[in-house]
Amino acid sequence: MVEAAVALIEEGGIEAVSVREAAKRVGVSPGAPFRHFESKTALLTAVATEAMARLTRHIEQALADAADATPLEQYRVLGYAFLAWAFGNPTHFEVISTRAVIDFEASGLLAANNRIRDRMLQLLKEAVARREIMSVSAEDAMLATRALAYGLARMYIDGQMPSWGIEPQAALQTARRLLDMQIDALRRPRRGD
Amino acid sequence: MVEAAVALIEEGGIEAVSVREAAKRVGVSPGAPFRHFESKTALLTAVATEAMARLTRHIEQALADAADATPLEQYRVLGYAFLAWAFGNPTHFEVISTRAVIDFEASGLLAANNRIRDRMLQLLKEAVARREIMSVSAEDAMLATRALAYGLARMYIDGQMPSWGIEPQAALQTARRLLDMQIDALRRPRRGD
DNA sequence: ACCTGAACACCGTTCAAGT
DNA sequence: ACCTGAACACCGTTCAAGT
Repeated sequence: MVEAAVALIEEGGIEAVSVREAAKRVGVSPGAPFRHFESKTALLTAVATEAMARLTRHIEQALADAADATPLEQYRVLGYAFLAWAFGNPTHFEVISTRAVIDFEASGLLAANNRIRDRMLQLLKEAVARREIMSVSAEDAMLATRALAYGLARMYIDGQMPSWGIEPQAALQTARRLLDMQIDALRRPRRGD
Repeated sequence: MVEAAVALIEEGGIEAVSVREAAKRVGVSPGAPFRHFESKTALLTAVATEAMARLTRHIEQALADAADATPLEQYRVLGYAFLAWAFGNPTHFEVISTRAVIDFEASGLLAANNRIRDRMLQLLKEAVARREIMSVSAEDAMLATRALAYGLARMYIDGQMPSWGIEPQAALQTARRLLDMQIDALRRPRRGD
């Protein structure tokens, strides 16, 4: 059922998912899925949980590969990993980020989100402690990075890049460059310093 | 019909809109709206066109009030105006930004979007010419601002702020602060300069 | 324990027929 | 010119009945 749902999203976006159609593809009657998923929302939440697990694994793998790098470089790696995963898996990213159709509080989605968030904060605090970056509010810097990366990823999956002058095939590269600009700015003295 | 659609979105988000329910509220039969709107998408596109007109007016008013400010300050004003409008009119913002349910290429939506984009580019180029900011790619700076502001606005309307540690009532203030950080970074020397 | 298949209350959309 | 109201092909969800 989860696979069938993913296939339907791939074909026509998230609102093209119908429990009935997914059931038909699995070869089962319209009512059968409701023995396994309480509702359509629960089905999409299961898809989201799977997607979030993949995103988390992708990020953790990238961080493990960069274990020797400085905190700020690891922060950058985390951002890159997020962007690469979102741009490379638009279907799964769409489900995670469209909270109107899933139950984000449930199924460890919030917990996984918080783990990423804590990791970002921790890396930023280490970077400050090592004087790798200027003394900034780690919360603000993290939120700025998250908002930038999330904004870019959503613009990409919503097909907004062209109307802002970016060819889709150049989008990931551009996104990385903008993230770099933001992260590099953390290292430069602020007005008045 | 447009008003009824807005009311339905206000009550239950964009996917709670049904042409039949809107027709019922207007006191008309289920098929009647289809004489005036080709499809549900066309109806929501009409809502989006109205919303985009309001956003454009809001931004142009803010810029007119700041006509004496420097280009960079006007750029900031434009960003503030976008954030204030998006946070203050979540229903209308949702329609503009959910491109899966509207026809963005039609009805001047793209044109209005391009006008805002051109205005941002122009202000940035003036700011560079006046040496108000470092010499950067105006395209990159614009896209970074757009992605940050859009990301923040979507996080807000999707209810994601709490899971990133921001109380909703502090969200606009935080968003403005992060936009300030980004814009101020344009004034500081880059690595290697 | 799991599925079927009918049923209910909804959809978007079309279209003859009415005024 | 505009609306009605029935119709069609869909939905999500429930539930008795079957295996």
